[in-house]
Amino acid sequence: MNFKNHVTRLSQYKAALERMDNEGNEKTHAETISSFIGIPATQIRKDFSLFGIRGNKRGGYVVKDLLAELKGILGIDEKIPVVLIGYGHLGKALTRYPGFHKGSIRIIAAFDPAVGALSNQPTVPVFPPASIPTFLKKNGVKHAILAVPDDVAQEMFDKLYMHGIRGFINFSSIPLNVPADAYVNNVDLELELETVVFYTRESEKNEQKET
Amino acid sequence: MNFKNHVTRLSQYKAALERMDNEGNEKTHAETISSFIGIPATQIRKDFSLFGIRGNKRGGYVVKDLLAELKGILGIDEKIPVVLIGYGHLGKALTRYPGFHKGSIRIIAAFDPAVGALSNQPTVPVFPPASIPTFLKKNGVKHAILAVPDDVAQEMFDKLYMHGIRGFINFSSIPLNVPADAYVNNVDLELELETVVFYTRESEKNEQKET
DNA sequence: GATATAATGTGAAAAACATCACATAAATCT
DNA sequence: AGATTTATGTGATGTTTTTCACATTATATC
Repeated sequence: MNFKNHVTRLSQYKAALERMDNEGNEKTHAETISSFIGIPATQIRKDFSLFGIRGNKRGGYVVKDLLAELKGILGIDEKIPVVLIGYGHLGKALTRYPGFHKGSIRIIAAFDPAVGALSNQPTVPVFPPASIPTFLKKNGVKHAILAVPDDVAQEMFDKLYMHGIRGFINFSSIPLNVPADAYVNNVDLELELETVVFYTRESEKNEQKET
Repeated sequence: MNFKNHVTRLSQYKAALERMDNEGNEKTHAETISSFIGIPATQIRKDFSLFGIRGNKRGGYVVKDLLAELKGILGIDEKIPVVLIGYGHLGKALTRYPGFHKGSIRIIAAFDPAVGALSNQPTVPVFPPASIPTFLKKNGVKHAILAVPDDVAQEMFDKLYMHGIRGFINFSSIPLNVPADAYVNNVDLELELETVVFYTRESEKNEQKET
């Protein structure tokens, strides 16, 4: 059991619950969550059961309580401070990503060699890579987003690992060499697009069959 | 059987094979691929078996042939033309994404209301959203990347769907209302980061236990 | 206060997925 | 040419994940 699927779903539940909360709903049900995100209600209850989340028979779940429990399980009771390595276009886009602003993650600083050359006012403080070690120590950061060019990705990873970072999102398109006690989530956009192509192809074929 | 895992793995195989090809290797083996991407060799052979890919007993696989077969199965024999909707920071970052340049996807145009205001020379032609319909018709595009602000994401999706696009990558942080015959791959960065946080937390706990 | 209803929670069954074990065939060696 | 080695290909097996079926209980209704 590696919980990968579970965690993904819990995160989806959390997102749905946040929407419900914003819309002013006080209570919800497995069926309601299901209709939001398309995961079967029975699956939702199984997940809740596994993580010890309990609702009220007939009453369903109290939105705020459930949300708090989900956040607790996911480890995001408080906002998680994250550093961004690389402040190019991707980095800038990430600091503006609305999902982060409303959500549980906060990019507290970015690091980029081109500090001086930043044209517009940056959305987060940007420092030179040299100041990474002291910054990390001072702020107790545990997570980093790697948004650097491929050729420096490994080097930057190693540096961050050496200074205690263990959780990573990696946007570079080369695979990293990762010690066992670190966790790297690779966001591989080409792979994502390829699955889209595959499925679109498949449904085309089906349509042709039906005709 | 929805092939989701299979497609993901095939795409990983393809990426590994491309690296091998670039490094000038002519032949490879299930074990070699395995050591590249950490998927068990037996799993690789099972996948190949399922999709009718055959190697040579004792000889392994011919890199170029295998690569061609994988691309065929994934539907990326030729470069897939894709349009990019939204040419903000994220959009710009995507046009520069090295994975696309070397890979099977090609962003052939971007669409953004702020066409005139583009400062630096863009990496792809950028047109106003109004020209989407004619452009799509003229170029036979089937796939789009949605990199627009949340509040226009659904509207843009609908427009693209109406003009025949069926495969999407969606970067906006709101869930889209999607007809059954379209396929949307949501790239939810907050979710990705939350899984990282979860696993980093977990391994922290384990370390504490061991102490 | 008894009955009906609408939800949860979970053991059991089914389905999907991954691994194993080994038969098979091609290449190499003697 | 025959024996040996090395890697594939796949049926059988084991494991994980999802779905089902239904017992349970809180709320609402009469």
